[in-house]
Formats: sequence, C-alpha cells, structure tokens
Amino acid sequence: MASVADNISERLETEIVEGLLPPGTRLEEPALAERFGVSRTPVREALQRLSASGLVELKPRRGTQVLNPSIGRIVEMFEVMAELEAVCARLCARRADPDLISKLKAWLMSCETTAAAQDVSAYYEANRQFHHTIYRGSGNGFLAEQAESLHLRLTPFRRQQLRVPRRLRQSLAEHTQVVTAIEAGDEAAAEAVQRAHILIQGERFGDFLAQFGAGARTTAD
Amino acid sequence: MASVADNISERLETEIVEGLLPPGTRLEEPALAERFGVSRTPVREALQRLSASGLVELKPRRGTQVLNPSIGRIVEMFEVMAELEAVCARLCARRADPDLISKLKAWLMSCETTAAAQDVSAYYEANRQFHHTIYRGSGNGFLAEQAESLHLRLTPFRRQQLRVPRRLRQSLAEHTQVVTAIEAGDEAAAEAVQRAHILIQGERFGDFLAQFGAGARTTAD
DNA sequence: CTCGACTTTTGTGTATACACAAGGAATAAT
DNA sequence: ATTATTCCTTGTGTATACACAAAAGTCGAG
Repeated sequence: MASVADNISERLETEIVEGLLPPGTRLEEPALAERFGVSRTPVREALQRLSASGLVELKPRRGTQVLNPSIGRIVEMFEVMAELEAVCARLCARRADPDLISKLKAWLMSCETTAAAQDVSAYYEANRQFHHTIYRGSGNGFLAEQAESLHLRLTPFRRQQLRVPRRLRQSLAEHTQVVTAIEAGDEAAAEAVQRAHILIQGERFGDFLAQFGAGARTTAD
Repeated sequence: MASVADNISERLETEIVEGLLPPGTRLEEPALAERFGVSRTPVREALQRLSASGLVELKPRRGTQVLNPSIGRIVEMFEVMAELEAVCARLCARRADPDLISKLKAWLMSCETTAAAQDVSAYYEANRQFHHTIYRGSGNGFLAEQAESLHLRLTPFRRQQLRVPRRLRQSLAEHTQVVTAIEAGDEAAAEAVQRAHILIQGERFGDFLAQFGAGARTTAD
C-alpha cells in the first residue's frame, strides 16, 4: 500500500505540525535518508509533497527548510482560514442537517470536558474534530479538503494560542454560538460568528508574538 | 534559475490548461522523459508538483493521468472559486483604492474590446487579468495566491463556457457591476455580484455538459 | 470458441552514481 | 590584522540501474 515516500512524508508532516521540527529548520536530504534508512529518492519526493502542501519551502539549489512565514503572512493565512470556515458554517446552516447537529453537539461537549480536565492534547483533537465536522457538513467535499489542508498548515502557529489568558473559555462560548446558529438555520449568524471566531485567533497570534519576542520563531514583517 | 524539472512542470501545465492534454490523458514517465530528452527523475518531480497543484492525479503503482474530476466535483470547485472571488471583491470594496479601480476599469475595457473583436484568446487573457487584479486588490497576498491557483486549476473547464449563448455579454455586464460596487465601497454588493458571477459559470458548465454528452470529457457523477 | 492460467512486457518505486553549484575554511596578499 | 582569493566540503540536481507490481498477450484446456 503506502510507499516509502508516503511514510516519510507523513512522519515529517506530523513532526512539523507537532512542533518537533520548528519553522526555519533545515531539512537536508542525506541526513533524512540516513535517519529513515532509505535512499535520497523517496526523501526528495516527500519533500516535494510537503512543499506543495505549504509546510516546507524548497529553494532551488539552496535546500529545503520548514516554512517560516512572516507574521503578516500568518495573519493573512488566518484571514483566509476565517473566510473558509465562515463559508462552511453558512452552508452548514443552510442544510441544518439534524444528524450533523448532533455530531457537532457531541464534539462541542467533548471540547468542554477535555478543557475542564486540562487535557491539552485531547482538547486539540476534539477541537479539530469539531471544525472538521463543520467542514464536512458544508456538503462541499472540495471545500472541506481545502479547509482541512489550511487548518493543518496553520496548526504549528495555532499551538501558541491557548497560552493567551481566557482564550480557551471564550473559544468554547463561540463554538456554542456557532452550533446554535447552525441549528436555527441562521446562515448570516453562523457565518459571522465563525469568521470572528477564527479571525480572533489571527489577532491573538499577533498579540502573542508582539508580547514575547516576535523574532523568536518567525521572521519580522 | 529554472531547473529541468521546473521547465517540464511548466510546459505540462500549460498543455493541460490549454487543453492539449485533455482530462484523462495518461502521462507515462518514460514517454515524457524521451520527449523532453531527459531522464525520468525530473519528469517524476514535475508530475509530483502537478499532482500537488491538483492538475494531475497520481495513483500509486498505477501511473498518473490528467485529472478528470466528476461533474459534481467541478461544480464544487466552482462554488469554492465563487466564494474566494466574493471575498476578494469584498476586500477590494473595503479599500476602494483609486489606483486599483483605474486598473480594473482598464481591464474591463480591454475585455469589452477583445470581445467585440471576437478575439477569443485575447479576451481570455484580459478576463484573467481582470480577475487577478481583484485578487491582488484584496490586499491579502495569500488569498490572492489561493485564488490564482484555483483559477488556473479550473481553466480547462472554463474554456467550454463561452459556447453557451449570450454568456459573454452577460459576463461583461457582471464585470461592470462589480467595478461599480467596488468603486462605491459597497462591500455587500461587490461580494454578492462576484459570487453570482462565478456561480453562474459552474451552473452553466453543468448545463453545457448535460446538453452535449456528459460522459465525453468527465466521468459521470 | 471461450475461458482461465501462465508468461511476457510495460511502467512505477527505489537505490546508486555522477555532475555541479553554493557556502565555508584556509591561505596568501595588502 | 584584515580582506580577498582559492580550494575543499557539503548538498542539491540529474542520470542510470535494479526490483517489483500490474497489465497485456499467449497458450492450452474444456
């Protein structure tokens, strides 16, 4: 089934997303090849794919490194994410599928319990599932894929979010509002709430970096 | 500068976009390697990139072929395109930059003259520039890139558009409406008009295929 | 004549080898 | 001592070779 290149691509992806390979890390093909016990060929293919999915940067003749976007760039990406999520929420509200709503409520509760239990990684997973349910609930598979892709791409930068005081509590409240709007079939409200929900993340990200040394992890704008 | 893989990737891209390599065409590495006078290695890299940009499909152990999405899939893609363009138009209206508006008017006129002259390829180019100006005018570089990428990806399917009677005339009128809304700073109007402008393309595409043998170029839904 | 198993061929996946450019270290010149 | 130049090391880009899976063609049996 899965080729060697696929495995390497996946492993590198998770390591980047989980922060083990922070932005700016150089990825040298011979080193990776030796580490995974394979030749450079599949390593190169894996890097090509990661480059395409936007997780690494592949400069010609100058090697590849984990993408290290400027602050402004990250904010732009959060803006687009906000719009994609807003569209998904609107389409969810348009359908207002009872099955979908029950799933949303289940993940919402899962978010609350994991948050109460201070289980950070479990909360991340529940939160991810909540948002993915909205993506899929849009009824547009292509839209869902795009949203999932960008969501993944932003994960390394969203990780710093919850350090912001009270953000988690507010985030949960926003989730509830979105579900309410979707259940009511209120397209405009669902869209607006979800857009704001994500946009705040981008703003908080900027605040966070402004507070704790901006240049530490991303290049200055 | 440009590596061999880059050149091959570009050439294949244009050939796919221009319809020389219609959806479903099998792309075999040895044949392409011989055709371009290179080894299989850079050919594979080029195919990987095209796969990532969504122009070809790369099934493991079963080769690559020009992506041949179902009708439903294409409609989904047009829906997402409509939303992206709507966001761009809204952000354009928010800024209402005079310089941007003059550029838009220039491309609008270019569209009209080329349409009047029946110069199809020139019209395509002018139309493309018009839309790209709106993307860039959003002020969000990442959004603009996403929009441009999807625009390119949809090009093979947009080509069949203008065969639909009167579509061209209506399209020009919609362009004018968008510019007017942007100039007036009317975000809601700009967004709505642009969304409808693109959505219609998706619908017309469905109509077109329903009329002239759906199975000819894309798989059935 | 048709269907099925075996062989052959074709094409992809991976490894190895070579070519060349970029960055750095060492040496020489000012 | 500083700077510039040259050489060397490192790493990427491409080519070739091998391994294996899938499809196509062939042959034989019913």
